[in-house]
Amino acid sequence: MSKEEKSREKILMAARKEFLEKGFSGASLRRISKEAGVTTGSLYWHFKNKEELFEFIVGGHYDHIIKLYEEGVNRVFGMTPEEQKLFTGDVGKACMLEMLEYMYQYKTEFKILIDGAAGTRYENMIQQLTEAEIHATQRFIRHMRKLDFEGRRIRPELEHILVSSMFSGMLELISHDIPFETAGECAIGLHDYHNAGWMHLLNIPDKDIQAD
Amino acid sequence: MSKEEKSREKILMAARKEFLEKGFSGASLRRISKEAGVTTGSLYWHFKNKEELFEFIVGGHYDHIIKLYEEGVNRVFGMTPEEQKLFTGDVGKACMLEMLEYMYQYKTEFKILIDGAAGTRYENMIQQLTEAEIHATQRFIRHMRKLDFEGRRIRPELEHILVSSMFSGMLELISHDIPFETAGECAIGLHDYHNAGWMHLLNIPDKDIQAD
Amino acid sequence: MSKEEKSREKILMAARKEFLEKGFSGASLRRISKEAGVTTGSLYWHFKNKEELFEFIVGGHYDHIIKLYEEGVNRVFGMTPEEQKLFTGDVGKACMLEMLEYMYQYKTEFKILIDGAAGTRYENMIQQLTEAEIHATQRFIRHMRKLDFEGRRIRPELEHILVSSMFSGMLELISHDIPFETAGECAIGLHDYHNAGWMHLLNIPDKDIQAD
Amino acid sequence: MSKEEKSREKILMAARKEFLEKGFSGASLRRISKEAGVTTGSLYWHFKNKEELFEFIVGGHYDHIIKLYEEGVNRVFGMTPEEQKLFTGDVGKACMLEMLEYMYQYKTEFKILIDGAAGTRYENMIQQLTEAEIHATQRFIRHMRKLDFEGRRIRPELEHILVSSMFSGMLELISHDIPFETAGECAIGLHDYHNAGWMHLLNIPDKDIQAD
DNA sequence: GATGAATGAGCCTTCATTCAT
DNA sequence: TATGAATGAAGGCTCATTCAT
Repeated sequence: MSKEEKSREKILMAARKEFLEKGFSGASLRRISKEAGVTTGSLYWHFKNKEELFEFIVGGHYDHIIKLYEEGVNRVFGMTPEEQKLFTGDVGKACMLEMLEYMYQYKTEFKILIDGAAGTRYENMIQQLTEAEIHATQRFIRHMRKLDFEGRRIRPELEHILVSSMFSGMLELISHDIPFETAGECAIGLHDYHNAGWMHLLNIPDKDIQAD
Repeated sequence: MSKEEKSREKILMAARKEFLEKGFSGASLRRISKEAGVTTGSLYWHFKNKEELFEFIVGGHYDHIIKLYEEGVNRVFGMTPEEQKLFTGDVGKACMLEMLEYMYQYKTEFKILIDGAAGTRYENMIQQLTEAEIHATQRFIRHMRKLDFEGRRIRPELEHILVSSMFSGMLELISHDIPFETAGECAIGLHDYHNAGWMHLLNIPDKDIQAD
Repeated sequence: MSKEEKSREKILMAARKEFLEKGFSGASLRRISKEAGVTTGSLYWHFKNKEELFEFIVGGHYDHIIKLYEEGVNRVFGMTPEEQKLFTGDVGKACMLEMLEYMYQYKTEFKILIDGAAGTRYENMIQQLTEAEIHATQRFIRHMRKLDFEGRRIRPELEHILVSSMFSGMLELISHDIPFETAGECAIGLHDYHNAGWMHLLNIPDKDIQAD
Repeated sequence: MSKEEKSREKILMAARKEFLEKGFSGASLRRISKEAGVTTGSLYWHFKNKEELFEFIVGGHYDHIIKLYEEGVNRVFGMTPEEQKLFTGDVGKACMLEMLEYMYQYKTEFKILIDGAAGTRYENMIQQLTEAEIHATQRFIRHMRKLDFEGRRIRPELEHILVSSMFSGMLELISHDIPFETAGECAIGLHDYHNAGWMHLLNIPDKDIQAD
């Protein structure tokens, strides 16, 4: 590793720690430099400013988690109606677990995204995921209607809070330091729970869709 | 209104606005003073410091919402088993709506509590409510077991995230500026949804407990 | 005691405490008012400003201690040469003890004068006493010379520091909270000690002047 | 001199002036910066805070003067009884003069220490020196007793004020701007004077120990 | 006689950022 | 590539003092 890369890495290490502890706006570039054993000038050579440093640390993971989710959605919609009927639940669970696994791999970064991103354009990860889910859910609902499960109409606002509350729950696993194995089980429980909620709200009998 | 009260009111108005926009730690007492048309010295006459100003604005409402919730819980546990069987759901809904109504009455304050309380002792309103709910839920679960609904065991971690995700959903109504009437309906939907989730997780047949 | 006098007294009580603890410049009129249970406005009605409050507390005692000293000096110079020969030492001791007694009677005030008067025109009590003593001492020296005790010449600067160091010692009794009885004995010791110092410096045999 | 060193030096110059005029707690970092032609930010680059700036200016000299004194004491106690009898006085004088010389070399700093250190941990230089001297004096007294000069017992409180009054006198030379040469002579006089005081108090005949 | 709200300058300190070297 | 000194605005907060009531 070149000397330059070493500096960069030390800065990133220190920055992760600082952002984790103080959040974006509470973080001090001076402290980060000091902790990294580097001058502020050096920090500014590697990163244009505080925001860019923050983005460098969490931006990619933010994008990736969104992508992971969207891939999951697409997997469902790439299936035949028959397959959907049978496997939607499983795919959803699988997708959730993939996301969870990824987040646990970059735990620090996601903790920062969850609790320390106020004041940045990443502060609404949950909303972003929620909006993506809304689209998918609406497609699913339309789909169910076609299959003659005439569920109740759901207010978009309600839909929004339900979905986002699901993601809230999921992210809480990380911000509360639940160990990964436990988290997996919890995620499955969370999924079932919300699934049941949906089925109830849409007036779809339990057994038809989700038998576990 | 006396001149003093006018000053105080102008400060509070400006402070609410500032805390709403920038959160506790991002708020500037200088900006608040200026916006209120008052000197910083005057601000410090009315409030001991930044924290006290913040607490004055949100503290009472924080306490009240916790109290409202606990009263709701007690109402349920004051009932006979028969009544509980029939009315738990209704009481829960009623309690939720009371809380919602109160929050809408002090919308700005609760928006501040939800999004701007980082760095204060109010930053964990959801956790506080969650922990209170956990107690109640556990009592309820024990109760159901006695009635021979041998539900599945639930991990405490899962329980925690489920409950807190419910409150998250509820608070989102406020932070997203959903109009009050819509919010009421959404809250009922949210309640049903989560109720269904619980019933499913505890393996209790839908109809037995919650028929709506 | 009228209501006005009561207020005044409470203010003075609180001010004494504050000046004692923080000195003149560190003292806060706000704190004094609060401690006195009075408004700042009231304080300013009774005393023109911080300085005047300070002066009211210590000014009279400052003047009195100077006066006490000067009276002691005059007592010596009112005596005949014969008497002076015999009683100068005794008078000096008596004067010192009178001063000490007075200071102990107004211990708080003198502690303030000793340690908390920086920034006021009382900050140089020691210098003031010293200058008064210098005059007297010089008269005494001139006198001794007339009586054929041809002592060494003493630099005025030396004289100054010797005298002021004596007063320093004396005041230390108060600022160190030595109990009054002990302080009296110490003061006598201090007097003898400095007397011996002078005799030595002026080359006057011990026995002639001071036999104890 | 580099540009940095120049800034630092200008800050120190201005700070010395400010501390001298207003003392530690009355000094303003803003004024120091302005006087130095530097921004407050720059001042904080060079010194962590007000206290550290103060310590940088006086701390080393404070330590040095204490050390000088202790070396003087040790020189005496390294001698044989015979030597002590003959040279204690000379060593004491020499030590005093060394201290004086050092203080005059850093006159500003010692003036600050003497009159402007209230509120810092240097505010009790005299007490520190006094306590060190007390130990030495007590050793000396024990020593004299062994040699059958059964002096009077002296109260510890008296001892304390006598010693500290001596140091007071010495420091006054500096705070009163006595020129160095004059100060040297005064210091010798001060030494003799206090020596005579001790001899008298301990009832030791003048000639035996100190013949000058 | 007393209230107490208001003033406005001042305090020490921290910040993200720049730039000559 | 990196240094590190410098910037200048802004932060929360305290102060002695005034004045309408």
